[in-house]
Amino acid sequence: MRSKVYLVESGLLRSYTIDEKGKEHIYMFGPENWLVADNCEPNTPCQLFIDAVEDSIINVATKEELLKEGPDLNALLRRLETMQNRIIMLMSSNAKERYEHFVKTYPNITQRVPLKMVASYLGITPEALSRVRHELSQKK
Amino acid sequence: MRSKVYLVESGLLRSYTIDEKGKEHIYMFGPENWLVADNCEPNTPCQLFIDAVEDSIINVATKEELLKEGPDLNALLRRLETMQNRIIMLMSSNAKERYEHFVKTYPNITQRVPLKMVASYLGITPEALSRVRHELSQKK
DNA sequence: GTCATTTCTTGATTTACATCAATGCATAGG
DNA sequence: CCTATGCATTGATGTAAATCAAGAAATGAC
Repeated sequence: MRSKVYLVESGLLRSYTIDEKGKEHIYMFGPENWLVADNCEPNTPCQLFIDAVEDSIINVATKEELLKEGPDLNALLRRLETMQNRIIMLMSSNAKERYEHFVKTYPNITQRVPLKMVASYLGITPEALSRVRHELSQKK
Repeated sequence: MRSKVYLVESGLLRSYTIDEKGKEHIYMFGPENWLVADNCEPNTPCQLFIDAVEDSIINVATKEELLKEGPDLNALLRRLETMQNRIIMLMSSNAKERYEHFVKTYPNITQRVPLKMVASYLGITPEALSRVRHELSQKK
């Protein structure tokens, strides 16, 4: 169990898994003021890797510390909402809709991360995302 | 904003969205002892519908009540973990892997819900799930 | 500047799954 | 009993996106 929690002061983190085929899947981005952690069970191996996309300043805490000082319930609920929306998106949207949803949700991040990472976050290939963006830029 | 929260004493609930094309997507099942709610922002319209798959006995509370009496942090963390696993599954698994993952995670529920609901939960069509199960039963 | 490495784009082909359609098979109601 | 109604299965066909492959365009090192 990983008990560390990363509060992003500046910069940009990402957390991701690597599946059996060696493919990366970005679970979430952590821009300024986000909390990044692996929500795994106590005493189970962690699934998520965390690293920095940009030079970042990070506050590191342990989950225990965070629990002691009274966790931010509103932040937790917001997190749940974000994940709910993501699940619904993954179940019901095609490549184009996913990208549009991403741009709406994280307009500031789109420019800061390479396309292949956006693709990984959306659950599609870089090639597919490239074509979606081409299509969207035409259509005006 | 829906402020109600449903604690399942017995039976089985489901929560789901309906997309623009009128298609249902099951967000989660709520068997005994689960908490079912729509984690939407205050003052935004709710996305999730909730109904019963089996005759059920439900404790209804409001979010406010729940927050007052000190929410169960461990339950919240467990919920986050479940959703994390689901997102990773949706991003990285094909139909067969999704079904296997579901059976492992909810072995007791598989028998209790119609196949079409399992398919809806997994984000695939009933036809696709039927074929996956056929394939899996052959292979022994 | 050149060269190397990584990222992005574009095209051709393949594949997994969706869609469409027909049939089987229950359970329920008259 | 016979006939609805809803769910599961099976087959045929269509399609979005993955994969494979080759260039182009950035980015960085020297």
